[in-house]
Amino acid sequence: MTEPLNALGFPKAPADTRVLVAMSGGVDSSVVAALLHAQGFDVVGVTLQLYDHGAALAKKGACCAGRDIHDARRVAEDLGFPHYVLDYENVFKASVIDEFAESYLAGATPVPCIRCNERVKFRDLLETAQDLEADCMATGHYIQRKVGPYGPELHAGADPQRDQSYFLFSTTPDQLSYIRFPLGHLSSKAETRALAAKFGLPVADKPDSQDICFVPDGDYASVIEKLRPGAADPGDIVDLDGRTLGTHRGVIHYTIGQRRGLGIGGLSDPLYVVRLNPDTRQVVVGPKEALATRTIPIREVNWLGDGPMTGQHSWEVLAKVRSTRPPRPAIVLPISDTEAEVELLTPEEGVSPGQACVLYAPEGGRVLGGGWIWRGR
RNA sequence: GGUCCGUUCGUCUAUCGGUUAGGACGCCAGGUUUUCAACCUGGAAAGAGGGGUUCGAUUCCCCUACGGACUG
Repeated sequence: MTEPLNALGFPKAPADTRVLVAMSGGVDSSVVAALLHAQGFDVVGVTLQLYDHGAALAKKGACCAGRDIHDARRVAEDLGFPHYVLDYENVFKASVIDEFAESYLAGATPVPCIRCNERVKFRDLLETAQDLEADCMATGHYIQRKVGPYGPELHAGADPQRDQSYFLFSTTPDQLSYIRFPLGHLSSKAETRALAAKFGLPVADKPDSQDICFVPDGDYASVIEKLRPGAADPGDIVDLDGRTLGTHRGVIHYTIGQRRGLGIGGLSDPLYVVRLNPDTRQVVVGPKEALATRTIPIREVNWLGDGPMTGQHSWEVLAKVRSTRPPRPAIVLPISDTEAEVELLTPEEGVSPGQACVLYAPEGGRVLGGGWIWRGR
């Protein structure tokens, strides 16, 4: 006779199940903590201090610094479970911020939030959770973990408007076996807010986070310049034929597909950034049509399908090239276990090296993994 | 030197006596968004200067300034 599984999937009483909740100080993770605590789990809250808390104190909509740490602590105090603040500033800088700067310098467009999930929350914090003898770790991400015949599967959040799977594609099977996403099945953010109100959380009406958490005022370029002096050297804006149309304030200010910030007027149609060349400091611009891309080389692939990616010659998938774009039908052609080519059935505009290409099953919203877009060989 | 043509938002332009002087690109703001962008909505923004004609001038006439073309 085996014990029935509890809400976190363990065959024992909730009180005997320790769960580390990664608390950012926002509504979502606070609700997760409150929910699990109410269900009787042995909740341990942890908040990471990721960057300078002085400068970020006043910033609203940030996570994991200053005000947010206090908010998380207060939730834990109100509800009555232990809460720890861990200083991860060095880890965060080494794992996220440095690469963020390097990526822009190389003419790419990084996604620091994915690296943070992948390297800080799901690697280092996860180890800490295991050190604390937690049975699992829970976060407030809008994404679903479903146990299938081959083990835990990753699925998009139930609410397509709130789905965060783009930012979590690199979650490995090992990590997935240990992590829980108690909010992923909720059909709307309103439900989360309602739960927060029901639990009387002080953060119930806190605005959602947005922008890069360690960048104040949305001015990421000045952060890079502070880290890498001289990073924003100006250069020429040229068209597809190499003609100079103007000058720009540094390649790091641009991403492929970008329209604004070029300052070139008097044309009948808008110009978009088509290519970035950090070596010559050129920003190459052209009409929207010039952005159309069908073949996307990806590397550092994390494959979450059943069996290895190389087990098939090709895979029919849906692919997302940016977090807010709708998924498009595509074929994945594996090159190795960590490299592949994604062939879109219809061209996508604004495919940029440094962004993630996240892959979904053709139906049902299962995340099959994804990779990092690069220039290719 | 002469003759002709041109001069409207930052830019490219529409408006051939009565318009809130329109659009595009650019710019700005808001929405959206745990990346950067895209996208959506909104906003600011113009008749070279001076005289006439007319009930009324961006519009017609004259002068000045500037630009362009042709020509001694």
